[in-house]
Amino acid sequence: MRTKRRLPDRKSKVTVKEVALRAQVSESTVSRIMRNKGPVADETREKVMETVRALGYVPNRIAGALASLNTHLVGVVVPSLSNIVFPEVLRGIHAGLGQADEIQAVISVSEYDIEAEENMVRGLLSWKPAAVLVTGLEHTEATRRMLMNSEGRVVEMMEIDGDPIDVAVGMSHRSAGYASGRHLVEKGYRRFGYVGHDWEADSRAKLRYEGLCAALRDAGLSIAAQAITNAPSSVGAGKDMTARLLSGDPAVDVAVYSNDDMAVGGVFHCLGAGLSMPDDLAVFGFNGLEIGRQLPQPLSTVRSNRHRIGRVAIETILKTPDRPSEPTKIDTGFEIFEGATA
Amino acid sequence: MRTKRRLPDRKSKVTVKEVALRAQVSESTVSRIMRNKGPVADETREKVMETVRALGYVPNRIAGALASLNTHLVGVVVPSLSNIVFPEVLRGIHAGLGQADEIQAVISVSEYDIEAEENMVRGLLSWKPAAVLVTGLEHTEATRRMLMNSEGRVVEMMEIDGDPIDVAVGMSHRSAGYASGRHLVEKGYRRFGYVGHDWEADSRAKLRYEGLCAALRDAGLSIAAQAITNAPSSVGAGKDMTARLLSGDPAVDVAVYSNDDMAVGGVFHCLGAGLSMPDDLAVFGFNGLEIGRQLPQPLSTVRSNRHRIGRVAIETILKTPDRPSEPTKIDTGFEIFEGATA
DNA sequence: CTGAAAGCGCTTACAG
DNA sequence: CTGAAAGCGCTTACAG
Repeated sequence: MRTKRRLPDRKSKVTVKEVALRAQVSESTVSRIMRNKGPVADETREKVMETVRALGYVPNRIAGALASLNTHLVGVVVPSLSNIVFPEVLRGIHAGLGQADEIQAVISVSEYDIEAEENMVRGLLSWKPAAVLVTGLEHTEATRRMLMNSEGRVVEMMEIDGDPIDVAVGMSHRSAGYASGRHLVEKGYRRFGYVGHDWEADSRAKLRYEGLCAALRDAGLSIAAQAITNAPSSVGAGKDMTARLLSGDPAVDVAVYSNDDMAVGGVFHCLGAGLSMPDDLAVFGFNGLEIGRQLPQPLSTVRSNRHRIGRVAIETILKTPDRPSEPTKIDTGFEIFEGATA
Repeated sequence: MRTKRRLPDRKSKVTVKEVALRAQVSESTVSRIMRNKGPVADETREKVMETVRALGYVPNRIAGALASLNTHLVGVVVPSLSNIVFPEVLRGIHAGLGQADEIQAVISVSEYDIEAEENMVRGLLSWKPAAVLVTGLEHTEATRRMLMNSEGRVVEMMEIDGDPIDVAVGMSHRSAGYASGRHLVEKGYRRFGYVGHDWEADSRAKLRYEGLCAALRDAGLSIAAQAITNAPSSVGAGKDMTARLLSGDPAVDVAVYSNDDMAVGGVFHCLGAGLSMPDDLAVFGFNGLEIGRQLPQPLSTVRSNRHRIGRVAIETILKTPDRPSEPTKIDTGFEIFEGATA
């Protein structure tokens, strides 16, 4: 029988204590040096850093966070990673973190389920993050309460159509919908179709739809036909729903889509069915994704600033770590992209 | 002058101590109840849970992790979030975490920079994660050393063409490249073009290229023309590079792309230029993205299993929390998808 | 079934 | 410029 052999290259856990012992200084001194804080003699620093390297010492942030009551952690909840929009927001967050490379993001994905979000927020808060960034303004009552009562800052990303807990960073989806409608009316379209996805889950898509309807109403028009799936948005769903829309009411001259994924599906349907855009059917999306720009005819759409939303969200909480007394909204705007499909 | 007023709805920090005091039990008992561990009288549990609810107590995991020396954290480093492949891996990771909802993933994005990866791994390790999942087998010397010496498990995701530190979960990109080449040769293609992106950063694309070349060589063929950008892969880059490839050597009858994003760009070029696929130009990608399947003609490609890679990576470390003495490789496979463009 | 005590690995005043 | 001591909020044996 052999005893369990220690692998020669697996170092045993090294702590401040060992470093202090080896370098003949106190633990406080090692701590000061590791955090680059407080006065230290150059000679001492040299000596300590040498043993730090020799021992391969990596400070335990768990202990550091507990002692300093500062985690350098931000919690993030996004509804999806399948929809490229949210990875783009995350990229913005990473960009905003920039040189603040001490800060780590802990990411959870709720799959558009606000009950799941509640559990995730609870889990994140137990790490006592400096801030938590959630998506949208719609949460369970319990989530809202936890976030209201939490110590750090709370950013609600993407939309500013309602009342934020602390700060909301995003755009007005209702206005974007309205602007889309007006733009298309001005271009002369009269018979509007709408192709949508599950807005039980994606309430922002619904806001855009409502804005669109309002614009049409103000122009004395309305949606002539619509095809709405209760699946999440995807290129495939957009393709299928476009086929359904056109089979029902071929007299539609423009189809407005709940987002670009759906609209790209519409474009693929047209390409496959030999319909020319915008003459046989005009196609109009939302988001301004790269894929839309690269289509043989660039997709007409509204540009939202996902990257900017993430970046501004982080910058805001980095700039003002304490929650202000009044909730605020930061509008990252949107912009009609003319394109060639409408 | 007014003193800073305490917001009425911001609860002050509540700890086990307060709960124990209020519920007239010891801190250990509260701890046992919160962790559902050890024997507790039903009555006691009731009493304690009541005050937990009344006080809105959320255990501090930082303290819990330090005391138990168990973080329930996994660190993840992916090279990119722009490339939809990696969000898909992350989704697989979340899926694999499944009911293990105590575990949180801390995600970092290296932007294909192995020096940046080194800093991220160092940062992640300071949280003493139960495991770290990195992308690929290529790292700096220091990264390898840190990961070798770390306590928890280490998964290298995506590829299995080299030697892993602990466990590699992925597929052989060289084999995939080879299989693609053979498949296309068998279909009768002879004049091969290659359209690629920056493989300094994306070494797996290079492996596939090498596999492709090997297959052609074995068939007495070779790449007749190629267009390689040093930008990251994107639909736009694929479109531009296809134009360049064809302007240089229009006699190419099939274009093999470094991945589906690039290939979709190729398809868009063909659609715009009035080239019919596969007769004027056959197009072949890699990954099997949803967008490719939805094109008017489904993209011919190789399906990799990104979601599965993430899921298996997590499942592996959940199943075997201790590092085995020998490194292992888990092959998640790939599959030629016939499609209609080649 | 429950509690008192020690300890996880740091940081933070405080004293010198 | 440096060190000794207390403490961050939990968990973990151990004793009863």
